[in-house]
Amino acid sequence: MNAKEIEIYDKIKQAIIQQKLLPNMQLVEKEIAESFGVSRTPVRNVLRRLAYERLVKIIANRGAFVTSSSKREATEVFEMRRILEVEAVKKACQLATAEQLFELEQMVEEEENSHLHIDYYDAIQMSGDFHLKIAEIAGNSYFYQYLEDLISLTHVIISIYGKTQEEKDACLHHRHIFHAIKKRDEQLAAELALEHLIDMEEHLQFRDKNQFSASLTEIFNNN
Amino acid sequence: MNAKEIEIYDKIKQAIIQQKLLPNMQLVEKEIAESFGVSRTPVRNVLRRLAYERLVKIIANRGAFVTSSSKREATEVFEMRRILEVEAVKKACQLATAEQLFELEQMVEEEENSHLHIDYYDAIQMSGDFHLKIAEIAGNSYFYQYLEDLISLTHVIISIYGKTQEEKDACLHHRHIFHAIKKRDEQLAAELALEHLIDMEEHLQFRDKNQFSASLTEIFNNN
DNA sequence: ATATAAGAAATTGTATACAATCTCGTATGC
DNA sequence: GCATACGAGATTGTATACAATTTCTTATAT
Repeated sequence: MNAKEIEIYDKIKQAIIQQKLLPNMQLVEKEIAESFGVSRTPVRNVLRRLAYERLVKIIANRGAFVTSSSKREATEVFEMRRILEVEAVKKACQLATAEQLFELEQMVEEEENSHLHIDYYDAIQMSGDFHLKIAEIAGNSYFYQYLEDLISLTHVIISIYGKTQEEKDACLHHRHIFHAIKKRDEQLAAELALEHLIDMEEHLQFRDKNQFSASLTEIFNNN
Repeated sequence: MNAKEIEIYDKIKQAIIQQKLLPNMQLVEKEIAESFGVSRTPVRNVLRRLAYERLVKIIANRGAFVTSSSKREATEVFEMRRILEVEAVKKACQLATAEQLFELEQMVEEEENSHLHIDYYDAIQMSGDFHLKIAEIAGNSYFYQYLEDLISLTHVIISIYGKTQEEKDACLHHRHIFHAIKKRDEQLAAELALEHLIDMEEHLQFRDKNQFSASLTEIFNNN
């Protein structure tokens, strides 16, 4: 992807993560193209890429739609994150340089300091960046590539199934994980990372279909 | 991707895996388009997808080239395969249905029976399919998506850095792994899968750059 | 009034023309 | 002879025109 496409890609991705583009919403090529002042060609390229990352779903001859993860898909995302992040944090314990540890600590501190006076979306962005930094330190580019996509999807999942834990708790977890990495304690770091992810997933509120149908009839019979 | 693009995708991918398209070879859009009787548009889409899977490398304004994995990249691929396949085989132990076990055993038997009287590329195809079947049984679509790409890359890596173990050995490993899955022995299956992958990697012969340079001067000064 | 069919509008899919970029050979100056 | 500059050729990148498909509206028959 060239500079132009990367800009379009970033903007759409951010809009999805920040819920400016909601799940199931159609992304019409012509509209996007006009808003960026380009032809449909680069827009189509970007949408295809986003589809490969599962942030949008392309239906042949119908168009591209913002992804709407099912409970099952959300569960798959978290399972894969647990597998990858547990291994990534272990490798990070082995490989982190002094400079990388410094940068990681800075990210935790930034998260802690900007607790209250910051936008909600900036907060989840920073939280995701912490996880990605560990993937980067782990030194295998697949950790980064895969987790970048999985973390983006996590943001969408959170937007659908309710916010996860308090920001405070997440920061605290990150702080603990950082300490474990700094101490090169693989076992502890892995356990903390795993608990952190389990905690995130447990805070989701899946409304099952029956419940949803029930509330639908409620809506129509109510007034 | 629609039917037309999938056909082009499969053909190019297979050609790379079967070394009909060699590493660093340029894939000129116009040539491919003409050979398939289509315009450059669908070809470009396919090349982009292959680039995302790292089977080809796209250089801006230069074109698409068949990937030529470095030693480092090969190491990353095998590391990620170990991580994913160990987990996948554990989940397969938990989830495999009777039908899936039957299908898996059939694949092993087919491998064993077709030992001698079969094309080399069919053999590695079958070997890859065994690994992918376990990913499928593991029931998380990311196992399949990720391993499909990693296994394709493994084929390219093997073509660059020499064949791995004897087919016989690979079949035997697969047979043992199948037995462990059938017995629902997660620990054993995981160990066998790990050993199998380590064995594959150890059979690669990395020629380091110095050695390569040396042989270059050798070539030019030899006769 | 409802169901069905036809057609108009909107959207995606494909081919093609043109623009931008890179490569490589050739000429020119020193 | 060597380096540099220029230009032709080849290739990718982008916009646009047209084709195919789907969706929505509207007309018509029952």
